[in-house]
Amino acid sequence: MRKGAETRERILDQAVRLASRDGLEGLTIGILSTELGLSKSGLFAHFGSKDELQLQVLQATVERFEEMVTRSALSAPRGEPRIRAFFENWLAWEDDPGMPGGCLLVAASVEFDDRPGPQRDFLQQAHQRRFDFIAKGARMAVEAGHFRGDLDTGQFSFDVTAIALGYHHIHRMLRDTQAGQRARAAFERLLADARV
Amino acid sequence: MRKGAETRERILDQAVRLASRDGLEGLTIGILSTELGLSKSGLFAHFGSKDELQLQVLQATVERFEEMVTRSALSAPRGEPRIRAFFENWLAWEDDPGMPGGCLLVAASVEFDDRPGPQRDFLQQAHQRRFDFIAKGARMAVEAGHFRGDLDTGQFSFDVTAIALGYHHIHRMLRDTQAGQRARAAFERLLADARV
DNA sequence: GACGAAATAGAACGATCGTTCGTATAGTTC
DNA sequence: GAACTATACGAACGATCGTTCTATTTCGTC
Repeated sequence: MRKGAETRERILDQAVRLASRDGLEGLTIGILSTELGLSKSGLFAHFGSKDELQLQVLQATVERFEEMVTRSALSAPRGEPRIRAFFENWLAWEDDPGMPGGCLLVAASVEFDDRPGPQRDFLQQAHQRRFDFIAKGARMAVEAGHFRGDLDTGQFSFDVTAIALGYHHIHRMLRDTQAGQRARAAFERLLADARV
Repeated sequence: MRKGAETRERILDQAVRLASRDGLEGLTIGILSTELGLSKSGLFAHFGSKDELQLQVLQATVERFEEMVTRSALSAPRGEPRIRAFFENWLAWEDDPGMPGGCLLVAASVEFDDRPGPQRDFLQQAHQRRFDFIAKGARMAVEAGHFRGDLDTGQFSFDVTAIALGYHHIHRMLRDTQAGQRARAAFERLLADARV
């Protein structure tokens, strides 16, 4: 049962790469197995169904996001610095070479936001966690005296999320090389408004 | 040749509806024809290929957006009022019952932003037009004295786009009923900062 | 009302989809 | 090294994909 876990990881890694290009529905067991030099049935046996494969791909991606973006930001001091770290991690995440087709969480959200099932439920929870993490970070910044006391932290979380999505969109669709600095400018404006 | 155009419109209308749920790749000629009570081959003959069907679906959607959101905003006076109208039109567009699966332009962008071809080219142009329209609207607002003279209108366009995308995302994925007022709050903050 | 063109239907195509099954190989445990 | 289990393979399944062909119906024009 050692070998199996290794292979599964290798499969999921490539599946994330593929799904970021073609979406979770566009992700195909045939193509995936061919690219990995495995047989369709051999790969399939690791998951038992395509639904389960999709779910595990999502889980692997969310886990990676929460490690590289969320948890990584925790090493910055509470308050504004941590929020800055989170935001910069997020921007870097959007260009992760492991997802050459763009953030899989964005793609999967658009795909599954109106299709009930375990995939949507899982995504929804992950998004809620992220939303709450930002709001909580803003609350800490208020307590630390970095942000003003009457700041709407839910609104702040919305604003941060919108900027990141705007970056994703403008960067990928318009191929605008200024996207990064525009996202940062928007973020700075947001911070300036939130400060005391 | 009268009848053909009518049928084609009926097809495209339903195709937009379907594609907003399942994406342009998930849109299937078989399902589409069944839902319309047509034969696969009869429907197919209207377009000649799935690529062409996708392209025409995109064209129909963009045309509708530019009519309902962009052109419609032109009836508001230049400057801030027109920008407000555009933004409100955009928010209303996101809930268009003709696209029950969410804005097709968002879905299609995520699907095609890394797949070269006529679909991506068309989308890119449409997005660029929208981006430029907002920037131009902001420039007019500067000239009208509504906005400050040193406003970065490109940045302003980025910000508006980000808010709309944030609304789409938070509204659809988190099913947050506050999404609308949050988007408007973000927009008001943006306007306040842009004013003289 | 006849005639040519446009629109639609029906059957079939090869390809690929997710999935199942039986079998062989590889790995782990005693 | 034997016994057992996990892992992988190959072939095949029915379903559906986009597409092609031929035939039939419906339409607009004289």
